[in-house]
Amino acid sequence: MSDLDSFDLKILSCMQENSRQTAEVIGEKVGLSPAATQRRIKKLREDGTIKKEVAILCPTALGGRTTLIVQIICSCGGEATIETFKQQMTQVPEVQQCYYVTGSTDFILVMTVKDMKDFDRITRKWFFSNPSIGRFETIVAIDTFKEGFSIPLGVAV
Amino acid sequence: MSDLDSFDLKILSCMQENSRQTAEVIGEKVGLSPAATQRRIKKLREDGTIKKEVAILCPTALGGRTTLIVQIICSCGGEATIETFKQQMTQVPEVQQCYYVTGSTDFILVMTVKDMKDFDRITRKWFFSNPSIGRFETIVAIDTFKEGFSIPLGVAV
DNA sequence: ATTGAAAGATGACCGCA
DNA sequence: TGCGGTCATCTTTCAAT
Repeated sequence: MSDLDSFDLKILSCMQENSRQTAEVIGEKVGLSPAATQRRIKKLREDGTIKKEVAILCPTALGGRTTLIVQIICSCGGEATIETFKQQMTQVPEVQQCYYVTGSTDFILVMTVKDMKDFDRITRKWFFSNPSIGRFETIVAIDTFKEGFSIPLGVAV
Repeated sequence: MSDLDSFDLKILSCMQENSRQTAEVIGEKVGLSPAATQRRIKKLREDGTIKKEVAILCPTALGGRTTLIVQIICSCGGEATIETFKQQMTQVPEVQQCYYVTGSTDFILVMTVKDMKDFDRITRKWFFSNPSIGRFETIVAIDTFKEGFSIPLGVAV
């Protein structure tokens, strides 16, 4: 992958904020012509620096969601167990994020469910019937703010 | 906000996956003409169902990041303390997500830092000098997969 | 960096339930 | 009247110079 100059970083910063801005608008902000901006964006997309562009939906518009943080302790810590578990979590749409972590627990999940009944269904299907899971603890998010994945780039735009 | 029919849900599902698809492509998938699809997307953007569209960057392309999960226990649990803390966290770009939670801790943060030196700097600035923070525990993510915020919509496209 | 061609989005209008 | 379809126009993108 390419090394990024300050123009690239500024473009990425803009795109992280709002990917619907035209090359012309971004170019204006970063001090580049529309065509040059476009070329750079194209390259950043092609080399994978920009992984993808997605729509962020409003949870309340979709009937509201509950966010849960689940800490999981595996019953046995073999390589295979971990890989299997990772692979399984990839299939569960309610699992937003999955971290394999240091400390007294093995995995931390961030989940979003319609309601606790929904959560119950998922735990039965994926956790209770799963021999690699020893125990899990669920924390309910009362309020969630700052939902995002913007990587701090340290440039002003 | 509007109530969403199955066309809308399918469109949203497509947009969550990849917001760069043209109305023509999405229309084909959901069974609508390009213009009708376009009209619906426009409406979903205007009424806030689609909050925004953003670029997801590749962490490794940006020199690699370390993800941390930080559990925070406030020293005193007043309303003002919580609001102040929320407001402060909003200002820290390295704080990706911030959850106010049930259980033995008050907040759980998901952070992304360049390295532990970077984390040290942030803790000094925002945590140690913060009277409302009693104690905090840091968990390091060895591996992070399934980074995302896609809301499960329960429709096939 | 400019320009011209192709692609996509937007808006007007028609028709159907 | 509301919503989808078609067509014409304008904007944006993309490639070649």
